[in-house]
Amino acid sequence: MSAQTRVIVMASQVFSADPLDTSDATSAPAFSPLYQQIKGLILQALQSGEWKPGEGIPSEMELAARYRVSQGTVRKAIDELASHHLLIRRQGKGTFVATHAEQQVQYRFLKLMPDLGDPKSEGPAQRKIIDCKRLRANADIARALAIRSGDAVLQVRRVLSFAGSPTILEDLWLPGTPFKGLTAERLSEYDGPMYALFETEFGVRMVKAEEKIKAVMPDSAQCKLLEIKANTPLLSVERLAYTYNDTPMELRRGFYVTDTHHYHNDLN
Amino acid sequence: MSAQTRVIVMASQVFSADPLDTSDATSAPAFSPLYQQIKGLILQALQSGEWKPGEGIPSEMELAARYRVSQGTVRKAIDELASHHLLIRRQGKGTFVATHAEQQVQYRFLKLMPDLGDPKSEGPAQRKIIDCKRLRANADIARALAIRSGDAVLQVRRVLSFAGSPTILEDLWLPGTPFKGLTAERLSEYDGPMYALFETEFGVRMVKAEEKIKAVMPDSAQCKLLEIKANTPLLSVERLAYTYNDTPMELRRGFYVTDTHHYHNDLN
DNA sequence: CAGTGGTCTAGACCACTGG
DNA sequence: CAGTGGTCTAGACCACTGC
Repeated sequence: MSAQTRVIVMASQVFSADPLDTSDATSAPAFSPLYQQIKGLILQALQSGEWKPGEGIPSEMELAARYRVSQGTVRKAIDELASHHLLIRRQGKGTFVATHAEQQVQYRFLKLMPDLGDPKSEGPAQRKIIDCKRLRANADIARALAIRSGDAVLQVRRVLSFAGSPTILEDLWLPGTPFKGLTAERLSEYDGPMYALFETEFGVRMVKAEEKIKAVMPDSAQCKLLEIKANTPLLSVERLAYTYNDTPMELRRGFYVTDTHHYHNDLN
Repeated sequence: MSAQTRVIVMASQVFSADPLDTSDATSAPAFSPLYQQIKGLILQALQSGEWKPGEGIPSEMELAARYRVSQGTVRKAIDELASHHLLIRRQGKGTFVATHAEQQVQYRFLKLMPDLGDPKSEGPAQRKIIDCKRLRANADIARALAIRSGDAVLQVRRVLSFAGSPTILEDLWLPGTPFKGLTAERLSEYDGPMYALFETEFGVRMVKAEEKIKAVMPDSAQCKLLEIKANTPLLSVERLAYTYNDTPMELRRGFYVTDTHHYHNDLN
């Protein structure tokens, strides 16, 4: 009975046809465990918006029934998604789609901390939109965002202040199509993390990012906006943020004043 | 039968008495799952040197027998240790104690990458020991290393070069007792990652670290050693590295030249 | 081929949440 | 109290490694 069930289950693998098959054109059989396929199916549902950020997804038992696998297999799939912060498990309550509209998750992408005291004592950052305009992507931006040179992009410039001191100046570029309708007013009105706004207004959820950090000298415009002297070095932080499916959705270039703050990183 | 076994197993929890109980003086019952306790016992064995870096540990079945639990419980304990890079699983071969003497693990702690091309094309860094001396810990160093002010510490200064260009200048401080016998000669003779030498010569394995990053201007000594102009900003990287049990074992302050390199960070 | 880790299942029970 | 995720077990079978 056990063996028979196994065969049926293995055969049923075919129905899902490797939704996240990243294999290049090798001739390898590319064996994919069942839980990876379930993970792919859950990922599809997330992308399609079947379950929205902050909402709960069906219980493990329900998903097990839907996909015709055991609870343990669903559990392993969810475990991996939760470890990548795509889902959040809450014992006794259920499993929820992760969202940037939560205090705890703030400092996963903003890694600048005050040298003294904890981030919370400092209070939330004051955000000030300097500019928001539509333009055509140059070669660098197009390459980063995986679009074509000349395609429409939005450019936003803003300043973040902590305890009244301008600390971060950043420019960011967004592909025009998914963010159609984004304006300076819309951004200024919203009081909260920008990535939370992207979720609710545009259905774009950032799930991971890469940062490249350098030390640079400021130009005169940066000095003015950050209210610093010309000999104050800055941290240059270039970020490429991705949504589901490793699709780049934002290029961001930040300049951090680090006389009373530092970029914090855990090496695990 | 199943229920009876369960009771015995739950009772047997008592024997391990929470080896990694980090609870503060709350009166909470502090329930600890079996696999966490097994994890603690494996951790103890690693600390005690029962299994050394690079060596294999007993198979899951053997460990299950030793600790009187099921294979699944041992598996979950090992999974967590492997996810923290304390162990490495190799299908068909066994589970091994992680070590810094492996190429793949190099860039877990050294996150400076060339702007163009991959790190491998650049070849290994040239390491040059500038100084290695014994001195007494000042208040800052003592606090970081969790030792007493005035205790003996070793201070090492070195320069790392990539493709012939001096790129990293770093000072590091080590507690005197665990590193008794470390000399400039010993360091210079060794060709490989410093953390690998610490493992083989002193039995100290670094398992995690925190870094605080700022942009700073160089002083004249730094300019000379790094062969840069006085107006070249540097990345200041302060690292506190820990061995098992969250014991700090190294304080390091690095200065990175970032004109052709950048500090790379993945936000997941 | 035997031995290892990896996957999958089925079922029991525990801990936590909310009505 | 019912429903959820969390733990633990026992056993089967698969995939990989090396002799």
